[in-house]
Amino acid sequence: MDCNCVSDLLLTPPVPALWTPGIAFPEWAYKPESSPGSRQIQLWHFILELLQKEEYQGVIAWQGDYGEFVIKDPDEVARLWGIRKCKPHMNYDKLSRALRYYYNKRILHKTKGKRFTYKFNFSKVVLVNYPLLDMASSPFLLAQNHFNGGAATPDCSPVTPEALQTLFPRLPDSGRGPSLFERGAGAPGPEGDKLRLDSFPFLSSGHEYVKSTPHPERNPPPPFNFVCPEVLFRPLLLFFPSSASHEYPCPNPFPGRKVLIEGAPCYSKPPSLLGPYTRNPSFDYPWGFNPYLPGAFSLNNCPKLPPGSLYSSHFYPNQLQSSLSQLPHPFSSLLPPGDSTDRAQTGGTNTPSSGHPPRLCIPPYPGTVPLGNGGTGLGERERGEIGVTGGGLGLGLGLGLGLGGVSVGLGTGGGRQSPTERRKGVKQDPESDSELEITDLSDCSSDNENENDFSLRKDPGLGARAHLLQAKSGSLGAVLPPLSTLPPPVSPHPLKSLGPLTPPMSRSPPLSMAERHRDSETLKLAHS
DNA sequence: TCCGGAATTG
DNA sequence: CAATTCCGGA
Repeated sequence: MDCNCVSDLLLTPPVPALWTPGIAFPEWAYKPESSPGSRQIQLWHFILELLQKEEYQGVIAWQGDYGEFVIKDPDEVARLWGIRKCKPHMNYDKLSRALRYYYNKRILHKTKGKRFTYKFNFSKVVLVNYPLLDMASSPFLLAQNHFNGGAATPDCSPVTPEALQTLFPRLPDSGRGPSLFERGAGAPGPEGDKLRLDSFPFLSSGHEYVKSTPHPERNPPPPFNFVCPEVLFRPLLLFFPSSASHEYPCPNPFPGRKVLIEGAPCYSKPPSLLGPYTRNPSFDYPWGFNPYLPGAFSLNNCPKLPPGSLYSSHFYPNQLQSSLSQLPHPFSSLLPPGDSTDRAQTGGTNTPSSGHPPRLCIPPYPGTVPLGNGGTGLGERERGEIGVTGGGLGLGLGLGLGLGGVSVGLGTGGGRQSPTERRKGVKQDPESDSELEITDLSDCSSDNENENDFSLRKDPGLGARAHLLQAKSGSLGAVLPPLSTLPPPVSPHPLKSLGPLTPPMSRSPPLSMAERHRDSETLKLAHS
């Protein structure tokens, strides 16, 4: 067997280092072999990687319901997987066995009745894998949650749209675009304010998102539930650049090509903080790059998925700062000078002007991009980005921190044909047994304990969170729909209003979960 | 085609 | 621990 152990996958462009995260990550974060846990690419990572690459559209592709994908060519997928894992005898039977193990972990589930069709539980994946900010004790966000029946848990109080607006001042509640909130016609009340779930699809279940968005008037998103703010913040880690190219289990098969720089991570994409706004070509992006300009992104700009992205909290001694350190130039430069300079230099060709915001490929928005439409209309390539930045310190909310960012790209991957197209005829039917849910792993909700088994064990009490944050796991791309409904930015420097940031986080001892919990509790009390 | 148990692997 | 391998059963 010619197991050179490398598929062509992910070896695509010999991308230059555009950005490095600086000190925000521990060494192992860039070295999959040294990451905690399995330290090797996980199958679902791999699946997502394939899904993200248009050249594999004929092998595996998003199709059907939100998060649903079809393995069009099981043998080829198995072959690629076998190559990646140096398992020359891999076949679909074995691969599917591995996929079946994901059922229990709720990473995947099978779409019954559809051959080779599975569905990601993105909510789970995203939330579990992006515990960037520990704000469990400062609950105020809402989202639907199938598992608590809409009831606020004792630890999680409801929040008003105004509160959220405070946290995300750049999300206008009025102006050119629809508000982040849709205020019901009736009097304010439980049903009066609804977050636009299409603005935060990761907060909603894929199932309902899909069903509600295409025809909101007929299928309005369900009313809110309560979700701890960390849910909203966690996706910040979606910015994380990929180190997928580090993941080759075998020696660099590309002599002369830089594949892995140990200790000096080489990322193909900078993290992104795109505004949650409509495309506005005239908008003057301070770093000289307008992500909304046509051609700003190529498909290759789609960042690979970060492999083990479950970075434990101690990587972020200072959450705000850590968040900023993930951001592209204009934002990261808000960091104290030492910080940003260090970071700027580790990356080599790290020039702000050349740094393209990363893109996160996500499943196509079914209502918009039917697969295999042959490139008609939207099918060709309709991309969208959503970004959410939040400034302010959540003053009225008792929040211990106040920066959140979300950036997501939508990659639909049009109708390109795949390397192989041996097996065809996967039917598409509207049936879906989606069980996607908002899973809040924080203390915020105590109802989801048995839903937290993302191959993790939840210990009772605060230990559970620490456990989660320590756990190793994978990550995945964002799951966001086109964000064409958000209004343009108000200011190119939304974060400038932030006061001086805390000193370099570098070696400051991180707060423990419990400590932060206490702090937040204290703040809450102080503000209540 | 899909499922999940069981043993094994690295 | 996350598969891999094998397999009997639905």
